[in-house]
Amino acid sequence: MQGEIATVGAQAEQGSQRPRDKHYSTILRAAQEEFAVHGFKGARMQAIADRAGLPKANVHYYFKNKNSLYLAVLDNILNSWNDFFNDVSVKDDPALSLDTFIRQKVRISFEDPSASKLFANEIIQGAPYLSGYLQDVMKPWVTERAEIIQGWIDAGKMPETDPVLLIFMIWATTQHYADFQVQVQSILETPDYDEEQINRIADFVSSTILKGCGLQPPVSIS
Amino acid sequence: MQGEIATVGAQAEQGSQRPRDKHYSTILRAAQEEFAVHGFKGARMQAIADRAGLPKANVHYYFKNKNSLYLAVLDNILNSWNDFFNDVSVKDDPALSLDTFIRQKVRISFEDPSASKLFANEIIQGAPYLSGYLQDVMKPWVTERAEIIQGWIDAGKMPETDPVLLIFMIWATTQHYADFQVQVQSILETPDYDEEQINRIADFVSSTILKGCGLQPPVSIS
DNA sequence: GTCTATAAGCTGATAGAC
DNA sequence: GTCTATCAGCTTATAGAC
Repeated sequence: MQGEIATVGAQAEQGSQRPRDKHYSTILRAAQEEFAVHGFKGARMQAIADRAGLPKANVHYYFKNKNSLYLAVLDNILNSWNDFFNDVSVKDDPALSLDTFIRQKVRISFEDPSASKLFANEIIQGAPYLSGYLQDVMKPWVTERAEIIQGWIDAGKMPETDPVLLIFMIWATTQHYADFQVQVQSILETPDYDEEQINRIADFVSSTILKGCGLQPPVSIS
Repeated sequence: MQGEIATVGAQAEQGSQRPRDKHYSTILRAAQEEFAVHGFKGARMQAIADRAGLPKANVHYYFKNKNSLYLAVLDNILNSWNDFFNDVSVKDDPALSLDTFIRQKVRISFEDPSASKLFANEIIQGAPYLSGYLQDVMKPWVTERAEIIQGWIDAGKMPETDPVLLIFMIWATTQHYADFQVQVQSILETPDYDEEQINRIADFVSSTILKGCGLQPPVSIS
């Protein structure tokens, strides 16, 4: 069940209009939706082909097997996630930085929920394909971000708190709106997420977490 | 894919020592673990039988098919979840009530993570078996709890906030430690959750959320 | 109640025509 | 590059002996 992340993400870039790349991207996207809903074992190659509007054999032409398709999807998602909260430094303002980070995370949850769902599925299942990624990428990333937060605390810019648990809280609260979309919508009675609701949720999450670690939320523009 | 929740939970009670009930409970428990890790489609009846230490045909003797076994597991989980934050009223102290609720939720996440994982799987997959439950049980429960929180706000016991989004935040943050157990352990570098860590996490989550909605966290006993 | 053997159907993967 | 036809293996579920 263990596996390395294939370095195929670049091939999936949008923008390239060659037919090969177009079908490649289409299949990748269809696979993401299918894997997100059913997990690796539960996903069906036929269902992926149907979502992509292609015969099943065509899927196997682009991807050797179910395993490598899953790895390509994971790689594609993780590459698109590495950009956030990266360029923050101790010199920055903690309230503004955290507010920006939280709002970005909320927005991703609404714009590409299946990516978050797929990741959640993988982690819930014990990260059979991502245990290496958690150790090699995720853990160092958290450690570095936590050091910056600790830097803010040491500089007197914010009160004492646990930086790692704070990051967990931001992840949990923001991803909740992607992963538990059905439950949230069922309770909020909203047929679909609209812009106003996204802002209302982002405002709540950001201001509550910031106040929670003793920071004054930045003045809202809206 | 739609289905009613079977009323079989009572038969799964612990304590009864009759062989029938013993095997019934064992299978139910084994099924919970398997469904939690692989989801409905991905779960294998053979794997459930193996986890229970019984031949596969025996599983089918107790449960008609995979579908009814899944429903029995769901029913069992949901019944055990209905007890928390139920007896709270407007007369209670908000900080103390929320603190108790959050600590209970954190504790459940650590004590029975597979229950939370199974539920998460079901919701991620669009709640094919639980859409009725979300509407008929979950939504009214949230509405009633939200009214109590609103009552606290109206009584001046706590500042203005969104009660429903507050409940979502508590759910998200606490369940994160069950559903994302592997990721959390990988980053915290803890081989297993120990009592000290559970308390540290419960302290953080409770105090951060309470401060986040403008409440003074109750004095810790530890 | 328990368990072996097997039926009936589904799924991933490929061969080979176009 | 695309697609139909098909194979080999796996999975749910049951029949029937004990």
